[in-house]
Amino acid sequence: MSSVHSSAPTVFVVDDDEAMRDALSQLLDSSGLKVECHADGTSFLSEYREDRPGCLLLDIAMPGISGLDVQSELRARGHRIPIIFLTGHGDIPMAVKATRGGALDFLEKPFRPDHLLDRVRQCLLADRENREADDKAQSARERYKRLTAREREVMTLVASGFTNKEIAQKLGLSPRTVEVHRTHVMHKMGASNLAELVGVAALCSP
Amino acid sequence: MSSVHSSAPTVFVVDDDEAMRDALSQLLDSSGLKVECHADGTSFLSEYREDRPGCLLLDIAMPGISGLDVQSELRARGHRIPIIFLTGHGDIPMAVKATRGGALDFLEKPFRPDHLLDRVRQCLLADRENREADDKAQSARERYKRLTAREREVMTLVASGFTNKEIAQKLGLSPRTVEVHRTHVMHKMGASNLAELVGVAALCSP
DNA sequence: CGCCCCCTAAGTGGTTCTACTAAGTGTCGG
DNA sequence: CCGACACTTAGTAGAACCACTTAGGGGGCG
Repeated sequence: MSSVHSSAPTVFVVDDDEAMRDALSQLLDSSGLKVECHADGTSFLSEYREDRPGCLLLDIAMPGISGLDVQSELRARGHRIPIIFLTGHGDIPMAVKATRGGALDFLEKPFRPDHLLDRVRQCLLADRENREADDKAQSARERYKRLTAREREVMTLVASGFTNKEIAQKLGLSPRTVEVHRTHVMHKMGASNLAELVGVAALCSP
Repeated sequence: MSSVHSSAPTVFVVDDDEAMRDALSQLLDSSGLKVECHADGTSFLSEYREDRPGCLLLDIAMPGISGLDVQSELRARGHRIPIIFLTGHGDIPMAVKATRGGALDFLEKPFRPDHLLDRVRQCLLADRENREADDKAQSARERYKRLTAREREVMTLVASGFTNKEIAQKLGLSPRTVEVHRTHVMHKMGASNLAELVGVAALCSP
């Protein structure tokens, strides 16, 4: 799904106010950042793909779906793109809901351009780190899916520190059979030793 | 530091308004929760010890130090007690700062009693889980401190999946010497196999 | 039916880990 | 100066792991 994301990050701007979009677009563009504007949440949601690195500047109050709805929908899809909320007249429950939902900031208009740029850079950095971590977890899960049922059982027990003999007893198998599954697990999971297997196994089940 | 914390959790209430303290105290008490009230942040900070399980209901606007200051001070001390902020007239930057600082909620007075109780229970549960995780990390760090410099080097490499022979080469030692350090590490860290060692090693350095 | 995959099991041979014992060096503090 | 501790190395022997190979039974698919 995610793949290489080597491309430059994009700052997505979603605001129904054209003047605001233009102002943000100019500010970000003049800082060398790639910008993509949308006038409403639906447009953004249909355009955005998870593999596009970047962050999101999101207005709260818009005709159609609100910024909070956009956030909920993104999270429901499992997308973790960092969000900075922008609002002219927000209230506290909104701000609480937004930040509890993982928003990196909640800025009230008018905001200081330098402050906004600072936050945007933080978001882009956070996104980059998220993607690197996600990619690892993603490939781990994909490898895990290629294991057979037996291999998964064995992997869990191996990663918990049991010896082949103990695992054999637990599963009612011969130790030799466990050995076979174990080596299959190591190969399929791309682990060259037990320590690495413990590491990738931790990224699988959750 | 933390130890067993087997005692029942306490809900700490910090508010300068006596009527509010009484109301909260009664509400929580009638739900079978232990309550401890303070009229100002300084009083609470001098009383509170990290090993006391519970959560904190914290007013924002108080004479003396503010609720946000109390939060900052607690975090600076490394205390992770869950906090619910209560406020009569908060603004958005406050709410953002509070929730970004890890506050579990930010309630505006007047609030619904059932909602508050619900949040309090969530906080107490979160505190319990935090403490269990902290205890494990704490004991891991204490064991780690009892290792010698050499043993720490060896542990890092062992937990990274290197064999004794490889570690010996990296450190310019005989494989037999590494074996000795390795068994010392296993005993001192309380790990009976490599998988467990990887687990506890992950809790040490950060 | 043949082919492929999975599960099962075993032999052989090599590497690695672990425990027990033993012992030489160096440093630091009483 | 001596004892405690850390660091170093070594012998021995058993246990565990790993790779490569062989092999039978069961199930699904073309």
